[in-house]
Amino acid sequence: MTIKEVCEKYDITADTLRYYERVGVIPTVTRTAGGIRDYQESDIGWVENAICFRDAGMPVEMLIEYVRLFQEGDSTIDARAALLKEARETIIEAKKKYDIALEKLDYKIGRYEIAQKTGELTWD
Amino acid sequence: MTIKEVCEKYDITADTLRYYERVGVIPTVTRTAGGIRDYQESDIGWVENAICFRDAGMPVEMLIEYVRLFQEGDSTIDARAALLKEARETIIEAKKKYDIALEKLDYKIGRYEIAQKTGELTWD
DNA sequence: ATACAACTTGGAGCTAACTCTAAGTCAAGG
DNA sequence: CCTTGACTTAGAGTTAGCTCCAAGTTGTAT
Repeated sequence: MTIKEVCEKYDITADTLRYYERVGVIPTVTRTAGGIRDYQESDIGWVENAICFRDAGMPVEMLIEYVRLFQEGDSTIDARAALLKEARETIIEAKKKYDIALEKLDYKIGRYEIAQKTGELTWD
Repeated sequence: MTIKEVCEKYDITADTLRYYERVGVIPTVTRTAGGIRDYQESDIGWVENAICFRDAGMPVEMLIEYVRLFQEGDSTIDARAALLKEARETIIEAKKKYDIALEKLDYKIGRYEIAQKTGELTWD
């Protein structure tokens, strides 16, 4: 799979894909004889995970650390498991904050809907 | 309430509070005769909302726009309601991404726990 | 064989959101 | 009154995460 196809599949720019590889968010991608990226299933898997975790707000630095540990081999299994658990806690905390904001928003939106119906605004 | 007290209450730096005010994330804060910030209930309310929505990933630019509309008066009620609804959608979408990442994490963590028990690693 | 688009690398540039610095002002304790 | 520490502003600097650019290479279609 070419870089272009991966871009289109995941709606991400080629620059970002190359950046992820360069800094180590994903391991080095397979190349053709000519040196052109030719994404294999496993490369795609890393890309998918990277995008998924970045979308959940995980810092690039954490993904780099995970890849680094992964490449170090089986001796880092505990460290990787710990990293993943930490990431889970972070995401759960972030989600709580999103829920609080949603509550606040729903309350405000409700107030605005009353204001729009009555033409009166009596707060905030 | 002094800037220091607000910092401590919300675990945020004074620099950030001043920055929020400067760029318009919150309206201008009440001052003492000497020109020192003296946060009133309403100022605190704005601070609380700003922190809450920033924590939910809303861009500073959007908060500035809301404050701008608010200060323009009742003629902007529809625009403000629309802004809040857009924010709600954005947050709901973001939360979905967080859930997908959580699922992936839980799956991976499960696999690591098996690996840690058996001492074997057969994937990834 | 020759265009010509799409790829490559290394490195510079950009944006959002702070964060820090300098030079000065205010206010509480002695 | 004087010191000392927290406050003020304007503006410069920093960090994360891309995003763009230049100069050169590869691969496909005539």
